[in-house]
Amino acid sequence: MTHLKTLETPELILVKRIPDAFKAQVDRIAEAIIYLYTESRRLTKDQAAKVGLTGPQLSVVKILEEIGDLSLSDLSERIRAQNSTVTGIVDRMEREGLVDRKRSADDRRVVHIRLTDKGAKLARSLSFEPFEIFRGAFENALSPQELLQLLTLMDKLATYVRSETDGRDVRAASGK
Amino acid sequence: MTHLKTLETPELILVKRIPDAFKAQVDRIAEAIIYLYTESRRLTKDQAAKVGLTGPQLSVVKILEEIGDLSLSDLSERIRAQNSTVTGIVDRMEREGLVDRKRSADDRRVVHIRLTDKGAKLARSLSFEPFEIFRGAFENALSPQELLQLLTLMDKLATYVRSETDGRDVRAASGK
DNA sequence: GATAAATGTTTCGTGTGCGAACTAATTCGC
DNA sequence: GCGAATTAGTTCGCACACGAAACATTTATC
Repeated sequence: MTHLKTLETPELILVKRIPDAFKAQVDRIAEAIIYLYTESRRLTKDQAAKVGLTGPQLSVVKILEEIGDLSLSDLSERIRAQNSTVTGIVDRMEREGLVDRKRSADDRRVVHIRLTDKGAKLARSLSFEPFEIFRGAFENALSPQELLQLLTLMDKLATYVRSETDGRDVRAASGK
Repeated sequence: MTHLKTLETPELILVKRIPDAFKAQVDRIAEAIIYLYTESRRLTKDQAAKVGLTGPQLSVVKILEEIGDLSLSDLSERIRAQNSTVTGIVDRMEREGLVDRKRSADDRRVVHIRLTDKGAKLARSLSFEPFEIFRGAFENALSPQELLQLLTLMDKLATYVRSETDGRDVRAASGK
């Protein structure tokens, strides 16, 4: 139980109080975001380690199982990483015999990544879902109304940030 | 968006409707968290690059400026990384002449990391604050009431997750 | 006070993660 | 058509990031 650092006494709200309280609130929210992110990553990694995979590799296995074969670029977009990063991940998975590469016939630049039998078998044995880790927390910590509130607020935030950074962002240019 | 794997039996449909909506909401929130996190990281990195630093190095400089000398372990805790990671970061910063190491006199196991003159000068030239990046978004996208709402909800979430993972987590044992 | 347990740091091996430069294949401009 | 710009993927160099093991120094235990 993190004791709420009761955000400051009314009588002091004169000049600097509002900005200060604002700053403290933002910091706390930012910390929470970072905490939730890193914790979910850690848990994913633990799950993956149980079957001899890394976190990103587990994501790749599940995505390929759910969607089917994907080009490397599409895969990169899915796991929000650069092509050069995914090349390495796929290299190591190929070495382990979990996936293989097949050059596309229509466009000989693209490479399709697909699960091998071994990879597919592994995928079926996994109950993992990307955000499953959050689900318990959301379900137990928040009421349905609160969940909806949170969704609305996060959406506003994300939309705002996206609108601010769009245009100067290389990847976002594609429009997704 | 995320397509639903329908393998439900007819009689379960009634009960499953609500969970499906729930799942979709959770996924959206999780995506927003991930998006905000990665975007803030990217912006931090850009800021840091302007003065020839990496993201983590910028954090170290600002922390040392604000708090003063720190042991490597304390520094690790501050930036939420393992000691072995921070050893590398400090190595590279030492090579650049931004910090140096000094063995403690009381406990010769510990190493104090401190800014050199060069590092301190750099620190003073930086207006950066860790969560500054979020501040504009929070200020412009949300009303004060919404901000407070969001803080409350995120606190609940973080507290819940923390209580769940505490005990089985090595690092968290210290209790912050 | 010698041995054992704990603590702080480093070393090592592996796996991301990114941007820049490169190659090969495709499309655009004219 | 044909050269120029684009696009898909890889390679390279660097900087995290983590866990396990090694190492040094305290502290605890007897």
